[in-house]
Amino acid sequence: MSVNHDCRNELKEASLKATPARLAILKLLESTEKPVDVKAVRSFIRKNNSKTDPATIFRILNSFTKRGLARQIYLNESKARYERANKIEHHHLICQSCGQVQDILDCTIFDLEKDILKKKGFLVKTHSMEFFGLCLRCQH
Amino acid sequence: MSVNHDCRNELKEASLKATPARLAILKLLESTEKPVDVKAVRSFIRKNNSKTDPATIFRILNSFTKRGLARQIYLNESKARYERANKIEHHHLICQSCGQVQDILDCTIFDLEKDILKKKGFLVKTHSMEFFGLCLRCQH
DNA sequence: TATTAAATGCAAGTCTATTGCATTTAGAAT
DNA sequence: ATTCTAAATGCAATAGACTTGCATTTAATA
Repeated sequence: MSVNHDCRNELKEASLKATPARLAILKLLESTEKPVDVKAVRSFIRKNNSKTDPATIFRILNSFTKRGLARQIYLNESKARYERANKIEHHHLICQSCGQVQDILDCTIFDLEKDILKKKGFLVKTHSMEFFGLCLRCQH
Repeated sequence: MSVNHDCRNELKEASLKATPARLAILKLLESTEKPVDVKAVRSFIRKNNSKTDPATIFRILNSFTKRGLARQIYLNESKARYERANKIEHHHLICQSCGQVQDILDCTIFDLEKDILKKKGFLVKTHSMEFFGLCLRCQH
């Protein structure tokens, strides 16, 4: 079954029509390793010889986020980034020198969340945790 | 020694002139429990019968951040918030219902940072970790 | 193929943040 | 106290991120 077909199914399940713009953005989110901002989406779409209005891109990314196809994340900057939501829960290592983003999969803070509930009575629904520093190459 | 005097000293140490706007903002950061955004700073200043240009507020907050008087933080939204930097390292519990922000002081993720260096070779300089959920009162 | 709710394009507008430049001011030097 | 000057501010213009209303187009169903 083709990737394209999978995407169509996924959109259908989310009650979203399979429009060219949505398929393209889904494909981008699928193929990229670094969470993308709207600017990156725009230039990707332009490269593929199609033109989609920025407002539409925002609307698509919002609907993806709402329907669980994408996750909206903030890497300590004044704009949102997006990544596919079909990846396992993870966090990011953001290199302050080259901007590269790696994922870390092993999240050990669930114990911490239980602890917070016990000590503070605060019920954690979700968390954000990002690490900023230098990747291996940029340390030299 | 008055708080005002302390603030003047601190500004002096940071090679920043003790202007009315700076003293006011420093006082606000000192007195508030929740990290403030620029809007909150503006309305605070207006309440105190003075008027400072938004551009100046941005410049002040940026200089405070650069000189270590304030910390810039992002609570998963498209704008910066600021808090005094003389508090101990801590993280936040943000209630998704009432918006209240609590601090958690015991940060147990330094071990995790060492682990990241060992496993990934990524040298962590700083991190962000925020928890979103429901505070005690909003759970009922 | 026709129908229609959903999606898009366009334009206008909001909010956050930045920058250049003329004017003002804090703080030091006199 | 007064003068001086670099630093700070106000103002206006601008950029970038994001939203919204409305007319038009289109995907998916009958």
